[in-house]
Amino acid sequence: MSDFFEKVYDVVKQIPPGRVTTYGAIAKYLGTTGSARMVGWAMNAAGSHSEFVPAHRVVNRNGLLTGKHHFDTPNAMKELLEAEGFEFEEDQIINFKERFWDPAKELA
DNA sequence: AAGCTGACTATGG
DNA sequence: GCCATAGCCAGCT
Repeated sequence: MSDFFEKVYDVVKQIPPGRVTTYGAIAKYLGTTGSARMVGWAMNAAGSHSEFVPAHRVVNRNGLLTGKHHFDTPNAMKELLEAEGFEFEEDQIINFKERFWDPAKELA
C-alpha cells in the first residue's frame, strides 16, 4: 500500500467528531494539491483498510455528500453525520463553513 | 498496451 | 449564476 493512502487514512481518522473536511483540503495537506480525486480514490479503498476510517466526514467542497453511494447504503453517510449533530438540506451540510475542519490548519 | 473512469476543483464563458 | 472545459493521477477493463 502506498504511503499516500496511509497518510489519507491518518488524516481522516484524526477528524474530530462533529467536524468535516474536504477532499481538496486533505490533498493540499498531503502536498498533492489538485489531485483531490486521489483522495476520493483513497476513500474508495478505505474499506480495505484494517481500521475504521470515518469517510463520512469527508465531503466535497460544497459540503455535499457526493460519496454516499459508495457506502453500504445510500443513507449510511447522512445518518452517520446526523448522529454527530449535522443538519442537512437534501444531501448538503448546513453551516458547512462552520463545521469545516482544515487539516493543514488545525492539524498542521 | 492503450484508453476510460472517477467519492474533485478551479476557471472561463 | 449555471454549464462546459481542463488539469489531476491511480486503478481497472
